[in-house]
Amino acid sequence: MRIYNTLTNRKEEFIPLTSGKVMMYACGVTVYDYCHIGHARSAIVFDVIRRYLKYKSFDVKYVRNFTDIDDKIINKAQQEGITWDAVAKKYTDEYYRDMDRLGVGRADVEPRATEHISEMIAIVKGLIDKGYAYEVEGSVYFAVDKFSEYGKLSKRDMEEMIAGARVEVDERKRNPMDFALWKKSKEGEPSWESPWGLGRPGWHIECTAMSIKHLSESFDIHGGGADLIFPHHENEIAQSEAFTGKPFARYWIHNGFITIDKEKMSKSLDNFFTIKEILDKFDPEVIRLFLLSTHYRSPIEFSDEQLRETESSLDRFYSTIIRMNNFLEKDEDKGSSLDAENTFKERISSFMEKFEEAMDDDFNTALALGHTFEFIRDVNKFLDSRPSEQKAKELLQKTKELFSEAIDVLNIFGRTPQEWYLSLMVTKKIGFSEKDIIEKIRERQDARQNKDWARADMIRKELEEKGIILEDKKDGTDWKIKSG
RNA sequence: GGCGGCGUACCCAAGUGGCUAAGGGAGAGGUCUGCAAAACCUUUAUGCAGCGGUUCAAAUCCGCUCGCCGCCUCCA
Repeated sequence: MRIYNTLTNRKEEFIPLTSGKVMMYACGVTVYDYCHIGHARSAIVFDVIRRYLKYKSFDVKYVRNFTDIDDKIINKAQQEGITWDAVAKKYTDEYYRDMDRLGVGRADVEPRATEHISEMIAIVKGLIDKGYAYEVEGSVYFAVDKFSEYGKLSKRDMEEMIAGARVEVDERKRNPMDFALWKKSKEGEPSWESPWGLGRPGWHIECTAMSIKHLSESFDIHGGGADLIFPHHENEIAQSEAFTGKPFARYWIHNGFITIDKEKMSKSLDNFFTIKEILDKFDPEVIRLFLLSTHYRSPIEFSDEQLRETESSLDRFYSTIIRMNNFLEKDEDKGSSLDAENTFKERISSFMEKFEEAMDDDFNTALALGHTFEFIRDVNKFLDSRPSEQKAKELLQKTKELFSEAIDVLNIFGRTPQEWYLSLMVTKKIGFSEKDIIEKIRERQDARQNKDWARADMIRKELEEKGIILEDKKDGTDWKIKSG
């Protein structure tokens, strides 16, 4: 298995510290507002990485944090007139609501910054003792020039950074690039006791404290959005390695951004969409498939049109599942098709091989999905060949097993077609209930029996205008929701 | 200014030295169907931003040019 490592800027063979075990940490969110689709991407990417590592039989320990104390949270509390911890609670709940719907699993440990104040203080103290940090008026800063490898992750040179720095220079810092480990709190702000007086932790120190506590001083994978490379992850490395004297994370994985009109989605540009807004219009599985249809490091241009296309392709999957189920449940015509059977057998045996090969190459979900859809066509082709019953049912059963393996990894394609269409009924705000549709189908069936084609077509058209598609089969009429 | 990335068909997108350049969406034609839909088949890049170069061989490596974007400030 190969993983692209931001630290070395190339794909590397993945070898965990302890054979068979993987310790991974991903930066979660600061809980001060609703999550947007960019947060969804990051969460889904690492969810899939975690699932795939498990699929590969690694014993995975996955840690993802919540930043629950920070300037933005304090500001939000003032705006909303509630306490800072009420803000954190509210948006943590919202985070779970969104992520649950998107099929993002819980991490094994989900630590919060405020639950690790004492660990952070201990590290800050240690850094002062070792000469890497200094106190000024109740705040503590990390001295970047004491850490000779500073800049190794973001490939930055200290002098250049200072020259190009747009950051306001804080006179109390010895070096403009120094960053806060501990911040003295102002009157009325949340604060904790520390050797330097009342204050609160700087942003970066929490990840150092929590990854060391819940994983180890050295661990395998650390990830997050590409915008965390600098300064967040660079600072984490500096303070962690200075503190422990050991290498921090070995593989750094960063996901690309979501763009709108080619520009990075961001709060300041006000060009972001919350997960909630999108879920109002699209099925969560569509969003997940859409985000995994592009390699995790590439940017993704977000648009409704793209989501509609994804919806159509997901519908292709479920339409095929319906065909398979129909075949498995009913007695279809038999035919002789040894060639088709043998060809399909070959496809079955090579599918997971290709799928794994794609995922092994830096988690190439886009390619893995390509193979999946190729396989879907093979399934349809096989069904078109009117295969002989008993053998075919065995093969289709095997196919379903393969799909469920892919499902375990991507957490897509896992529902029944019925669930899929019922969900589409809701997101597309179809005015008809399933019962209404079945009633209409029955009406139309009568008309068809009487060869009253005009009436049958009229009913079909009426439903189509509502977004409901009818498909006449030999032994009945199926309905589905129009996708795209 | 420094560092980095990207440019593949009508749209999205995989492919980073060697089989006919995956896959999805959309369009066109066909098979099937009472008619449809779905499915399948055929079709839409002799070419991968442009120009040079390296090589027996390049979308893939190198150079230049053009265009777009990101990071350097909180940010997934």
